[in-house]
Parts: sequence; structure tokens; C-alpha cells
Amino acid sequence: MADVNPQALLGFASHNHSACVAEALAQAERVCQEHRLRFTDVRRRALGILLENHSALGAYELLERLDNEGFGSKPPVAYRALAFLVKNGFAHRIEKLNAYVACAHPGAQHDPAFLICNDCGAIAETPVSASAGRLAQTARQSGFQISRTIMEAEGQCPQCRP
Amino acid sequence: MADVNPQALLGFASHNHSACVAEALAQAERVCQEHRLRFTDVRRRALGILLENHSALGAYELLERLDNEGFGSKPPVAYRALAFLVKNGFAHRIEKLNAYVACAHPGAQHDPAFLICNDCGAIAETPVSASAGRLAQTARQSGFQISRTIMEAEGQCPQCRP
DNA sequence: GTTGAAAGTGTTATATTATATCAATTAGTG
DNA sequence: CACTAATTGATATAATATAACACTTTCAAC
Ligand SMILES: [Zn+2]
Ligand SMILES: [Zn+2]
Ligand SMILES: [Zn+2]
Ligand SMILES: [Zn+2]
Repeated sequence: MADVNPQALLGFASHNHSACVAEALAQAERVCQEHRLRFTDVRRRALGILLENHSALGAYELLERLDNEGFGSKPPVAYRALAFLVKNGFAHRIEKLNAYVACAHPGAQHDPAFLICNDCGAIAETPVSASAGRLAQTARQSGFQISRTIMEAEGQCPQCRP
Repeated sequence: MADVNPQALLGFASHNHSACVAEALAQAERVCQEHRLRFTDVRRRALGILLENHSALGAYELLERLDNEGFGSKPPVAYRALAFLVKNGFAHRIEKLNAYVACAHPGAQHDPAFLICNDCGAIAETPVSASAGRLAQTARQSGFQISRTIMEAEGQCPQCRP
């Protein structure tokens, strides 16, 4: 989960990674000011770590990095930072991996969908609208009111295909 | 997770529950004979318990019931039975709940999609084809080869809506 | 039928993921 | 400043899951 080639990510396309990180952090900074959210040191750094890694990170992997940088060393430190990031749309939890990834389209609240490469661990967040899909249609027809959807697809990314 | 009104399930429609269980077990029996799968006592009973409950059951909840009936009492007993059932399409794992549910359309291999009621715990498995959806389309376009999809929607079932 | 290989069962032990709670600190408010 | 709410960090524990071993059962080959 940890040692993934950053080249392979962000929709499996290469990109200027440090600029990508800086921009995402600045964006988060703006959103937090707008919404009067407290973007504290741990939270900012947690998001930075997720962004740098640019792939799903387990809570304990994040915790280890935070600990190494002088933050707390116990599970709640990581879980609370993650809860803040997820709640406010800066990161997402990947259910299939019990892991967390920085959001690729922060700002607007959205239902994310993920493509997860089983070979290299790359993760791509796609802007699929869940409310437009067949599942949502089925739900509406049966009177089920959807509040949140989870869409994750496992497989092989373009780089890892034979 | 455990005490759910069976009336609320199976697509949130009521049905003859004991007949439903019996039929599903018979169906599993047939499929196992066809495919030369060993439908042992623990496995059969595990499926029976999932069917009777007719809602998602945690591995340890299943384990407790198996233990009460004289099977093993240690985690691997439940996890192995579940692995067999899931692998062969008789049950599914609900990632969002870390729980397991009997398949509503056994026989054919399929990518299940679920509607999960956050109020009463009811679960409906819908026959949505994942490969036809927008996520699959996006994947194809970017060269990603999907091997398996997870689709879970949380919300309120018809019975629980105000 | 006996035998050997493969699969299944149950246990012990341990790994991994996650939360409840409390004391101390910090940030925002009047 | 004084008050309150939010945040942090630690302790402790809960919940979920797997590795590895000994023993038994199944099944096919002989
Ligand atoms: Zn996102
Ligand atoms: Zn890959
Ligand atoms: Zn199914
Ligand atoms: Zn309900």
C-alpha cells in the first residue's frame, strides 16, 4: 500500500507531483477558511502525507509518519485527523482496503468512485455521479432514499496490464 | 446488525421466510453437487444461519451461533465457512459493515450491489450489472481492466422513511 | 480394501483495524 | 480576563482477521 510509483496515479497519468500537493493543500486551506474549519497542524500534515503518498494509506501507516514528525503516537491521533479530512471532503476512505486517500476533486461534496489496481496499488478517483447510475435508479423505484454510495472497482491499471 | 425484522428485507418486501430459506439451501445443494464442491456441515449451517437472519451478520455473530450448535468456537471456523460461501457465490461480504449476507440470486456469478438501511439494518441486493455502469465505462476508456466491483448505498429503506 | 494426497476442521496465538474515555491544552467568545 | 467548546495525546480495550499446527475426513489410485 505504501510504496507506489506516484507516476502511476491520478487517473493513472503522470503529473508534476509537488505542485499537485501544494495546490491541493492551498485549496484545502481556502475551503477551511471559508467554512470556519480549524485546519490544525496535525490535520494539515495528515492531508500533506496522504497527498505526497498519492495512494491509499492505512491509518497506522499515517500514524507512523505523524509520530515520526513529532505528533502523537497513538491510534486516535491518526483516526481523528482522518475523520476530519473525510468528513470535510479532503480525503476518502477506501472500504475495500481499510485505507484512506486524498480527494482528487476537493471543494464540492461528492460521492467518489475508485479504480483500484490490485498489482501496483494505484488508485484513481473518478468523477462518476452515483445518483445518475442504475443503483440509484433502482433505489428510487423501490422507495429507498440513498444518503451515500460506495463504488470501488478492483482490477489492473493500464501500466500493469500485460 | 442482528435483530432486524425479516419482513423488511429481500428488496424490502415481505415474503414466506422459511420457504425462502429452504429453497436457497436446496439451490446451494444443487450447485455444490454440480460443481463438485464440498458442502460440509459447517458450511451448510453457516449459510442456513445467514439465510435465517436474512440480514448482514458479522463473522463473530455467525461464529457465536455456530459455536452454540456444537461447531468450533474459534474465529477461523467462521471465517473459513464465510470464505467458502463468498468464493462460490452463496454469500457476499458487505464492505461498509464488515459483515456478510446470503446471496439473493445464487447460482450465477455476479457483481452484487446493495442498498443498506442505516435505521433498521435491512439489506437489499439488487441485480444491477456493474459492467454496464458509468464507472465501468470510465474504466474502459482509461484502459483499466475491472475484475470486481463493490457497490453499496446507504440510506433509508421504504419502511423507515418518515 | 489399503494407501497416499488433498481438503477440511479446530485450536493456539497473534496481527490488524478501530473506538471509548480521561486529563491537559488550545482556540474562540463575550 | 473568564468561560466554553474544540482539540490533542495517552491509556486501555474492542472488533475484525489471519498464520500456523495437529488431527481428521474425503477421494482417488493402486
Ligand atoms: Zn473526492
Ligand atoms: Zn497497476
Ligand atoms: Zn448475490
Ligand atoms: Zn429501514
